[in-house]
Amino acid sequence: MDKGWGLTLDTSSSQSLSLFPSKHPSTSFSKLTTDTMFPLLGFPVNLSRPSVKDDEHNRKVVGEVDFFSDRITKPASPPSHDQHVKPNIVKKEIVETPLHVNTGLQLLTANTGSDQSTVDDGVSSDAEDKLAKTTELAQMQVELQRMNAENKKLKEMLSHVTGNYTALQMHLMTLMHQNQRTDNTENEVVQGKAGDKNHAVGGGKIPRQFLDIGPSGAAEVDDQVSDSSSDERTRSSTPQNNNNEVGTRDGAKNVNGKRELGREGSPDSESQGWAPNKLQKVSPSNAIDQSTTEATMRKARVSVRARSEAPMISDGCQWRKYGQKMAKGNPCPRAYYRCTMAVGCPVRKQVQRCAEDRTILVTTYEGTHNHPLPPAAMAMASTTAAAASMLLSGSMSSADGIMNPNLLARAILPCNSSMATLSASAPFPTVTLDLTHNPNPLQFQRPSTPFQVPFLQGQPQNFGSGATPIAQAQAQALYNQSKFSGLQLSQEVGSSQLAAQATRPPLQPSQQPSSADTVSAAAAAITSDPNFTAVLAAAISSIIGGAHNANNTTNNNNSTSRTTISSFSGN
DNA sequence: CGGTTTTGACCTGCGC
DNA sequence: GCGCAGGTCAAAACCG
Repeated sequence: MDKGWGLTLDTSSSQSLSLFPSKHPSTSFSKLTTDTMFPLLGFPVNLSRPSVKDDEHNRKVVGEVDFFSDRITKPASPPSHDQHVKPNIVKKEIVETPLHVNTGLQLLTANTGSDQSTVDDGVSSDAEDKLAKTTELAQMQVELQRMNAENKKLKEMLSHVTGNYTALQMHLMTLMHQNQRTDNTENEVVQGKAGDKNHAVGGGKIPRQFLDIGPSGAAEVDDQVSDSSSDERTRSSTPQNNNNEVGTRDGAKNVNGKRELGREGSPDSESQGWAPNKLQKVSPSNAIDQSTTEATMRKARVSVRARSEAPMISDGCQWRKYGQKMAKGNPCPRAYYRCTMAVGCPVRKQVQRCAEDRTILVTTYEGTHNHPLPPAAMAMASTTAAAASMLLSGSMSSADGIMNPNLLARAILPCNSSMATLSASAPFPTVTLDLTHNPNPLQFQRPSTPFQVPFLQGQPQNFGSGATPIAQAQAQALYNQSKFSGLQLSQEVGSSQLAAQATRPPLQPSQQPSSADTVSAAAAAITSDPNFTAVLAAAISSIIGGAHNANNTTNNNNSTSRTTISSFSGN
């Protein structure tokens, strides 16, 4: 179960809908857009048609055909050509061969779909029939034009949002570099272990790191990281490279024997997410910021307590067990897992049963995925990333490093503040999401399953570094509430609240809005647009096979979200 | 045969 | 410095 990619759209169609293509989706929109926007809708969607190469043409195809192909192809295409007419050229046929339809095609066309009777009963004259057909054609053309305009508008919206996101990301990068310089100078002033610790916990870069490596965040940046680590992935199979690197990089590393050689020999082990922490320690020449940032990011943990009889909760990701240890004070061993959905994914998790209650499974997540996630996995990843991000951003911004646990808890799980707790005494900053309590019945309407998580489907991965923890938490809580309501409370709170979210005032006048906030607000605005959701639902329906009614927009949304969650809940 | 799990050994950090 | 606990590695075993 946990190894599947979990296509969770609730459809009986055998047609494969590529929600998350594993390899290089030739998406018509930018990867950034699809990865960042559609998860915010609650269901990641890929609207690409891989067979179409031309990007510009692809946009038209996706926008114009997939949405409305049902209306167009049936009356316009001759039955004898239906099997040969690709949807890509439907528009062209309609525009170019209007007469083609009028030249007696109705004689051959079975009366499919059109409400207007076209069967020649011998009474109606040809002129009337032609007139009716012409009228129908004109209506269709008008409708087509309207759809084209709408699609164009949608494309503009998408490109605009993408542009905004990219611009904000660039701005964020600039600010990051500026801050890194500042932190470097601070590190030079504040030396020693304590200083490093404070920096690691309270450094200003931590949440931004989460933004960069978030599954739906800066994909390009992360792709670079992944690509840079691709060479390293073959480290075990290319020992000569290791030796060379060891010899050239740092000969002193050899003093610790073969294990050191194995670990340190990789040329860019830092880029491999699960590089051991000690690596950063033994690489003093590297940028301190990067190492401390990565180490701290890894140290931020989100612990999920859930009742489960299974040895491991199903969170949609692929995990490989790499170790097991008997932890002190717990007769149950602790298992260590590493995400194997992508080479170099830094995410690890520890699974251990609670000593007091063996039915409670404690899963501790660490790190952020650096690869696209299936819908089911995205739910958990978003939740954990958001929790960790909140934790880090809070600890960063607070002067004494101590947050208000209730505030954070409310931010992470606004439905039930007692479900999320902070562990300030833990060696790593840890958020514990306790899902063993009886949840709010309004929040959990699904039948009880061994494992239930109110996941924050595709929520922003962080809330930036500028806002105060309180403001962030409040914003997060508001956002979460809207998302929760939208996803699990049917439609009691819908687009209006999302729109309110999108138009909410700045957190603080002096603060610069973070990119994540902006993107989430923009996404909320888009998703609150009924036209957008309608068209999107129509597109999905069209891709699936046109079985669903395009008017059933909200139902589609909800069912998708729910099936995503339920697939995740299913153990 | 390739991927995964098991398991003993090793490394590191921390407290004393 | 020593011991302990947590974390990781990697060879061997296991599995499909």
